[in-house]
Amino acid sequence: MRSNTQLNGSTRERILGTAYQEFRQHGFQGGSINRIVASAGITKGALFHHFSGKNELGYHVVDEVIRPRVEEKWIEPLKRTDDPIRTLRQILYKAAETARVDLCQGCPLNNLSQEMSPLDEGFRTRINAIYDAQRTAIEAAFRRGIAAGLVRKSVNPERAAAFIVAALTGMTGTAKTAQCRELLMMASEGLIDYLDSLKP
Amino acid sequence: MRSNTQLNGSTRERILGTAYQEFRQHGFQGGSINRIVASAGITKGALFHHFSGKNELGYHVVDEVIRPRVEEKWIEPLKRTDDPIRTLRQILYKAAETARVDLCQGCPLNNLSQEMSPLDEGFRTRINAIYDAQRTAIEAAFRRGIAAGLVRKSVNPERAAAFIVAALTGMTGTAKTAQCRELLMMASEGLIDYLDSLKP
DNA sequence: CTATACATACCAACTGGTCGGTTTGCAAGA
DNA sequence: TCTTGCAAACCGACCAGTTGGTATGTATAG
Repeated sequence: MRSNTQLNGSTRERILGTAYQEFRQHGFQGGSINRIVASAGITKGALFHHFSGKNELGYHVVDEVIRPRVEEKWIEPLKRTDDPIRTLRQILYKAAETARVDLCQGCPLNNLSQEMSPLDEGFRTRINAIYDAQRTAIEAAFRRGIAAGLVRKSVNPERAAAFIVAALTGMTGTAKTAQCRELLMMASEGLIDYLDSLKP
Repeated sequence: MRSNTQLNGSTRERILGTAYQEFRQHGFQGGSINRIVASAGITKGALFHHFSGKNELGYHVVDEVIRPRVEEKWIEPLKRTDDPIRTLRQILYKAAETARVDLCQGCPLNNLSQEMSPLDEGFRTRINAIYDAQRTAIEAAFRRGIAAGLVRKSVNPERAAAFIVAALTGMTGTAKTAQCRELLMMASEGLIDYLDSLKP
């Protein structure tokens, strides 16, 4: 009976998915290995067979669960556009739609980032690599935007990218604390104002 | 010999200060009551005499330690200015100077906010009250700035305040994860660009 | 037969919190 | 001034429960 082992995805993947949700809900330190194995319907033997410890499990959640999601939503759309302002606008609108769930628990990457970056270098480098990829994608898009005449020449792409990534994480963070969708919309409009100020 | 009881401040104050540093280093969930009493040089009896539990202790750290610091640094200077753009610039410069310590561990308020807001309503409301005060102060300053002709009339003060607070928290957060002072400076310049775009 | 993939029972360490008792500060009464 | 009384402040041993982690056993696939 290898039933659910192969039916609901491999055990490893189920562990990763359950751990992702556990850490999302309780944070990494507050997250419990015991709860993970319980709600995944497996045992500690299985978990520690696939992952050497809690930290290692967390690292793989970042690399294999969180990173792909962030890349799909926030990075990929920017890689081929020549109009970063328009594309960022679109991403913002799409994010605002799905914000009902995220509003309560915030961006999983940002949560882990704030909690674990100062405590564990393994987390910090992995998380920062994702933010770095995002910044690089935005910066490159702005360079293309300038070349295409869709962004003012005087704009500093690196500076804009650093500011935009910071603003995005801050927006989800403050909205989570306020638990107020309107605040998220308000800040989004502020970001859009900024983006528009970069037009030629 | 009531020595250090009165010499180094009251026991209650020492607990608050030590707890503040403990939660700052390890987060609230990761913070340990045992470590707090040990490094404060007191006992559990004393701690639980002054505070009814860990949560209650955390609440008082927010209200009595964190809040005054935030108000002094980030809110008070805005309350009397007619030129919010200039004042925010000054605050940014001053914050950038002291960023050496904060760069590693980030803004204590933001840390607690991201960790505890989704988990505990008591934390969430207290923390959000501080951010709300900051937003209100910025908004009011922008209104006065508009009246004084130092800010464009077309600027929406509420929107700008929401965006600026979000950007500020995001900047310290991303800088903490990157552990990179230059990134903080870069994002700060981005914010200053935005602020300048609000001038008449 | 061997290696992988689990399951089970168990561990020391630590968690937040409690509780009976002791010390200390201070005010009132003689 | 000395004594008595009392409450707040504080101590530290102890608690049940949980933590991440391990050692051993077993089933199964190749």
